[in-house]
Amino acid sequence: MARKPDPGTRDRILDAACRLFDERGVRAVGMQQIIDAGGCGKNLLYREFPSKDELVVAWLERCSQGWPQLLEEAERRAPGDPAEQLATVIGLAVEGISGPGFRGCALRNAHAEFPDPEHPAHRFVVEHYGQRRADLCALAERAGADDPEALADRLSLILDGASANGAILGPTGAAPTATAFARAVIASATEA
Amino acid sequence: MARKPDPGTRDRILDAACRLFDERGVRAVGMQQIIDAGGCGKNLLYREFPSKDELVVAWLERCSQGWPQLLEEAERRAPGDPAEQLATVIGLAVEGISGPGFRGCALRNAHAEFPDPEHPAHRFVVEHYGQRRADLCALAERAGADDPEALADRLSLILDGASANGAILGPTGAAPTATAFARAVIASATEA
DNA sequence: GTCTATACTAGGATAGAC
DNA sequence: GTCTATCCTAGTATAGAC
Repeated sequence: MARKPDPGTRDRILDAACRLFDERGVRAVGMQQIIDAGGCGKNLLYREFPSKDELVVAWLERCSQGWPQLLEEAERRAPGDPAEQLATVIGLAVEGISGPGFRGCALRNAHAEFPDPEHPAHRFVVEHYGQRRADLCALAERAGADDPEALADRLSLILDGASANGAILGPTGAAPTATAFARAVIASATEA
Repeated sequence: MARKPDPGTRDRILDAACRLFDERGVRAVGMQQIIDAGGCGKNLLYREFPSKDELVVAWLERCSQGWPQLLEEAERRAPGDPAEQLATVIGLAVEGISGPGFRGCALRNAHAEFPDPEHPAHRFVVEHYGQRRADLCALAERAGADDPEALADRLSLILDGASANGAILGPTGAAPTATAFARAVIASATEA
């Protein structure tokens, strides 16, 4: 009797790929390594992801989901308080940075690995950062900021700075100070 | 008659390598491409740089010289005014970001490409960022900041944030706002 | 039918020999 | 500057287990 196709195959492959891409970077990981780590055959991998580029984009899509999840968690922790939500978003993001093996924002890293603006991975990252900016802007506006775009930009700088600095200098660098910094900036931008 | 060894050989090779590494990233560039671009033979390249890793570190060393040059230029523009020097450093750095082909801090990009903490390129980047922090700290102290380390950390976040955000979103992102942001932070941290 | 495993192509990598 | 050795890459095709 014919076996049914395993619906979890795609996720299982993606799990293995994500872990390797996160740890070592994209170019340093070969398809064979993903096969070895994921416990699936080459045939199956190429059925689910016809090319490495598509696998990379699927990985980035998964990474990018952390951002809306962050927004939701902030909403849950400070319902009806957009200013506090902004501070919570930064705080939660900084928490994720404190780990010893933190390598920086995976999307930013992928962007660095694929400089070609036409590359699907590159385009995906640009689009995600544009979306993130719009989200911060909307939240800043609801928080009653005088200049929502200006506040969103400043928080973007803090966020991206914490990610980059934390990747290199770790918890002993500037990253842990980002939360208090963001709070001060938010307070200053939303005071009557 | 034997030709004299060209003393500019090393620089010429390094010029070609730097341009390629800057444009495409390290892993995307092969030694043969550097040979083709630099107009030198393979044996000459490997005489000057016995391995690709050493060539990469030489590239990073050259990149890292931009930082002390920035400090010197700021000193030249605002002699005897450390607070203004801090602002100038950020301003000059942001200027370099505004170009359309900006790919982000080369050191940060290299750090992302070589996650292994033992890799010479990785170690070099960590050391450079540590040095940068110390420099900012010293300047913040001379500027009379209440908490020089805190100011240095905040400026580090703005600097790294501008670099990362500018690489992805370019001049239409948050990077151009970094200079005014830094000025506000410096003013707030150094007022009597 | 579904999957793993292997062989294979065509090319590019670092590095070294000459 | 050329030529070679060794290895790894993405991707395709095939063989065979269940």
